Amino acid sequence: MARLNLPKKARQRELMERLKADPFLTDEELSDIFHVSIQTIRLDRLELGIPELRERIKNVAEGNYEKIRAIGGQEIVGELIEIELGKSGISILTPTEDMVFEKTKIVRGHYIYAQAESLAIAVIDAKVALIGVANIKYKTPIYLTDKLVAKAEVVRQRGNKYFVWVKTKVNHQEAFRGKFILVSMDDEQ
Amino acid sequence: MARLNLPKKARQRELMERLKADPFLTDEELSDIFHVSIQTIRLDRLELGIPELRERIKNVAEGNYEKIRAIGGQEIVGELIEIELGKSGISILTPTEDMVFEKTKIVRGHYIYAQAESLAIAVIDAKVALIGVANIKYKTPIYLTDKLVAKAEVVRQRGNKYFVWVKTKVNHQEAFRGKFILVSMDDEQ
DNA sequence: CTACCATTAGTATCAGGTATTAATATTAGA
DNA sequence: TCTAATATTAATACCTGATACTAATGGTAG
Repeated sequence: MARLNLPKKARQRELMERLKADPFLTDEELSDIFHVSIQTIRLDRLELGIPELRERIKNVAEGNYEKIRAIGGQEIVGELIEIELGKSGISILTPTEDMVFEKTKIVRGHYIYAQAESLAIAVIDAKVALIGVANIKYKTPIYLTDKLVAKAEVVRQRGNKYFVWVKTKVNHQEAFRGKFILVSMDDEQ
Repeated sequence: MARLNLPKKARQRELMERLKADPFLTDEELSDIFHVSIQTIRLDRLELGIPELRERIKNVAEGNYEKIRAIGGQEIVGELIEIELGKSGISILTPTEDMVFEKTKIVRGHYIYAQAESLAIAVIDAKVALIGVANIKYKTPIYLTDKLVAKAEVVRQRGNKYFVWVKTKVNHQEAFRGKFILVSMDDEQ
């Protein structure tokens, strides 16, 4: 791991990458890695406009706080604005930067899917539900600036099986539709 | 916002909730909220076993770091372990706590879907691809302890349309299959 | 009236910095 | 070769948001 004699420019490039990969590195650790003094690391950070450790951590924490809400541990992706248990429901999802492909700004499919799936689950009046089969069609691309309005409707129920249709509209145009078969798990298993 | 005279127990309950809702509150801000000294807040935190601000922020940051990697801005969900561009690919996903339903420990559908979708996209030898239609079957529930092995195969190509089958196995048993139609966006649009 | 607890005050110490000034290397150019 | 510019290191004062500890005060219940 000998990393002596790196010229300034190369060191700064490396520094950027290291911190991108691991924002939790202190100046001291960095000075060890590059075999320069802490002061040099701080000059480098100053020149590159990289904030101090605590700021970096805070940024990661704050930045991720929202995202996690969107698709993480939450049971619902999108905002549930209307629900009639066992019958229907509506949810709205406003895409954020991290949901789209960088180059095209098209919303990645699994966010659209996640909104629909979680709405389908929310609509079912049962403690736990699970997707059996989903039949999906994406009709048009959805962009960062669009707003996804998903409507779910329970079309049939047979025993612990529920058939739910979810249609997602963008600008009043249908952009996605999916048929979900949900299985209530209250009794079995 | 007068909040004087709260007895100790009530204050500590409130304190817990406040910090749960907003882990970014300093002791000073809390001492303002409850109209007690900073020392009292610190005694409370000590008794309740709540770590200091910086630790809390770090926890939020670290906790979410992994999750974001899993389904956030990354282009690939799961670990790509083999790929033959334009033909086939294999990816492995090890579920984490935040991917499952709390009560049943069953992996939420959209993670399974996301792994399959992103693998399908990765396999296509084109700069940008987009899902047209996905036909999906979930065969058995997948649990937190399972490991998802997804295999993608390009079965047909017609113009800028690619037909990709993705089969996900758990313990050598097929648990999910999906048919994706991808559209290369290099020329059109 | 006293024993106990909740609360507050004060001080020393810490990590991981900022900001500034100054002293040395090192290297490139004339 | 000497000089000027650039890079690096050192030293110091200060900041925030704490920990850890000791000690003083205030109320209240028995």
